[in-house]
Amino acid sequence: MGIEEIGEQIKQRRDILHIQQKDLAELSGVSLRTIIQIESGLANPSINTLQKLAQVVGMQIQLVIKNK
Amino acid sequence: MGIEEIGEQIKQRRDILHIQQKDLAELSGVSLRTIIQIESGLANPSINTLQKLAQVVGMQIQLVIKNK
DNA sequence: ACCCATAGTGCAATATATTGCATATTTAAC
DNA sequence: GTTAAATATGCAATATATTGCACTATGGGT
Repeated sequence: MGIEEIGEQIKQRRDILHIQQKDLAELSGVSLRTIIQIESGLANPSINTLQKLAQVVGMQIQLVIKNK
Repeated sequence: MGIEEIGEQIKQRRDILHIQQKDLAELSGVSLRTIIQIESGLANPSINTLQKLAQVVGMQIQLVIKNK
């Protein structure tokens, strides 16, 4: 699960819910600028920031054991 | 999944594997100082940092859809 | 073509994560 | 109780995430 992948997942989920980046920014409290960077895979967000976004789009962060 | 919970999970997993904080620091490239802070729930790590630790203890970050 | 909304970029400023060092505390073993 | 290893803390320095502003680019509709 790389940084690009995480950004991509947020973006996909946001698209499914028909939420715009601007709205996600307002709903999450994370700046539009940062959201763009995260979705583009250019950012290395903190857990807090990622959680704010995840919550708005109905997701959550998990730390799971790798089976391989 | 809060920050305290994440730190706790890393710590638990590290204990199971009998890895010391110092060794986790060397293996992951994350400073001992930072590891202590994360495990104590005092830090808000970046995805990169968390991934470095997770990998050493055989875990991975996932972004999953909340079913509730 | 033109408008308009949405998404993305460059750059500088600010907030915050990460680090090292010295020191303290806990824990375990003897 | 003493020692030593492991874990934790205060503080300052550095690296980096986050932000705002102005601007550019992209895409859809008329």
